[in-house]
Amino acid sequence: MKAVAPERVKGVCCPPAMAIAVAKVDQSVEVLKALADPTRLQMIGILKRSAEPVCICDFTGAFDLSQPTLSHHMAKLRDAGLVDVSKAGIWAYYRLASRLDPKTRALLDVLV
Amino acid sequence: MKAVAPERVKGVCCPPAMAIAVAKVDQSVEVLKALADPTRLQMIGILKRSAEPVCICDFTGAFDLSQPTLSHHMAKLRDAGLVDVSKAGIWAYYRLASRLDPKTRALLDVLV
DNA sequence: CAGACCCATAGACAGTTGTCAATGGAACTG
DNA sequence: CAGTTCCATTGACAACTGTCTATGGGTCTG
Repeated sequence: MKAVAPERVKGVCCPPAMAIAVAKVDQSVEVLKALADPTRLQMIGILKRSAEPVCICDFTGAFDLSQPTLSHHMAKLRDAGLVDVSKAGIWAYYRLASRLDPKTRALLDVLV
Repeated sequence: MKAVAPERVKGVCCPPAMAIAVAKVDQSVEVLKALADPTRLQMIGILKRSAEPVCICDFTGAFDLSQPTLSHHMAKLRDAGLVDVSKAGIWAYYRLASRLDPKTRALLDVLV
């Protein structure tokens, strides 16, 4: 297998076509950025494995981070459409979004 | 389906167990951070679809970014182990890493 | 109602990131 | 050898991010 492309001439570049539509890239990047943080990825892992929705106070017990920080991370996951929230009394329960884009679900299946 | 976890008592939280090993999370996050940028994701898409390795000068033609910026992005992909590089004359040819972790490959199959 | 509890938001701040211009090294060419 | 071309690195700078403290709103309980 040759490693070098054929026929290349100095000063003449061969711009490759964009492989993915810009809108699709932006959508993927939004999800990727939401997941590209240890705390948030761990949160998603917990939610994916939990049969019951999990409240913020539980995460407060699990992570060595302040409650506002965890709330902030969860908001990012919410903004990315990865989790759903339901309030019950003084508690806010989070769970993996039920209507998740198939590709996003496949992503999570690979990751966590 | 009930939305609320049972038996919750005020002032008593139920810290969930970490779902993923810390080392595994960190490794995944490294790859996710490398992919969580429109330029880099597009680059990976181009490389994944290209039968021949692609040189930096080609990306310079495809993106509206300076050559050092593209070189910088490619370095991030390289540091994350996503691409291999081979020099040929004055050109640097990049291609998707040949020995890619199965989970990483699955990730790319979903994404691009 | 008054207090306790949970959660979200706002403000502040350090650290990281994406970008560019400038520079330098390596390789080809005349 | 001198010039040209491609690429990586450096330094600088604005923008974004992760974290905390402080605060306020909502809900339950005595």
